[in-house]
Amino acid sequence: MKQVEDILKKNHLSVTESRQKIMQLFLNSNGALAHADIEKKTGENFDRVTVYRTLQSFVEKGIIHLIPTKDNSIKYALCKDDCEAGHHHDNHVHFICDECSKTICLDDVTVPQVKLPKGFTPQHAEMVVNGICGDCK
Amino acid sequence: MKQVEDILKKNHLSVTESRQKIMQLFLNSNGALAHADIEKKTGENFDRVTVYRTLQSFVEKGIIHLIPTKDNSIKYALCKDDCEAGHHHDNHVHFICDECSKTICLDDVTVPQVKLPKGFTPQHAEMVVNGICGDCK
DNA sequence: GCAAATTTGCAACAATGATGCGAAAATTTA
DNA sequence: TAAATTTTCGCATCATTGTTGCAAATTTGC
Repeated sequence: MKQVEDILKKNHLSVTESRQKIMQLFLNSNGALAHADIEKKTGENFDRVTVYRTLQSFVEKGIIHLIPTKDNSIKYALCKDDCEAGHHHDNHVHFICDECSKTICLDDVTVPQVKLPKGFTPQHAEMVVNGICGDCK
Repeated sequence: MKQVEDILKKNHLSVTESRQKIMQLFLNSNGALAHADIEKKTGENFDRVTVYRTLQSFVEKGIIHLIPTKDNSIKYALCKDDCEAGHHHDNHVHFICDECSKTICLDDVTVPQVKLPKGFTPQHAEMVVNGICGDCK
């Protein structure tokens, strides 16, 4: 796969086996991944610490972004637009299915602006919608 | 304080010292509390496990609610409306200050509806806004 | 292909959260 | 209000999650 290598190089990351494998996982999955998912899917290939550090560096480079959830489980997602354009604009809504608990980036749905009370200056807004996804209905 | 006892009784919880102290903490604080905050503020009074279980039972009874954050830190907040009405409607926006990192319930700002792509059925929406709060400006 | 820089894996550690169980406290009953 | 019953607490223990330091291995630039 040349695509994976290109993404890493474009982001000034050295091309290593773990980074390639993990990046490929993101490209294959249509939803978001938690650290645990990645550990499971990479099998016994990599050390737990390596996965942590790989995800960290991906976040730093803006290749993947975090999705906040109520249940204290960090999810990471690679968004098509971000990735190809090479710059970060993850102001889209995230959807978490109550049935299959998959987390999906709704790239086309932007987070609406809200009017805040006096004194508050907004910088960034996150929105997460729960419900039933198309596959589970 | 009679208020604390009333809240507990109204929610069918036996009135114990730990629950009273922790509930009082929520009433005194204007923002949300993390588990760590509560442990700190109650000093050495209670066991760590007790704090966990107390928070759990408060969540179950719908007295407090969780706030999702990106940094994997669960925050709990007691919202005035919910509490007094006795029923749960926490569909308000949360604000996290980048300066003082306080988490505040904007009870008067409701989460706006968004149009989702075909196939998605929304059930519940969460919105968290980051920025600078009034105190830090 | 080799030296320099980066990354990996291991060990160790810290923080967070869960569970079982006897002791203690709160609620119910009489 | 005192005894019986139910609930909760605290302790010990364990599992999971995430971090850091450092030597060995890998990747990169030349």
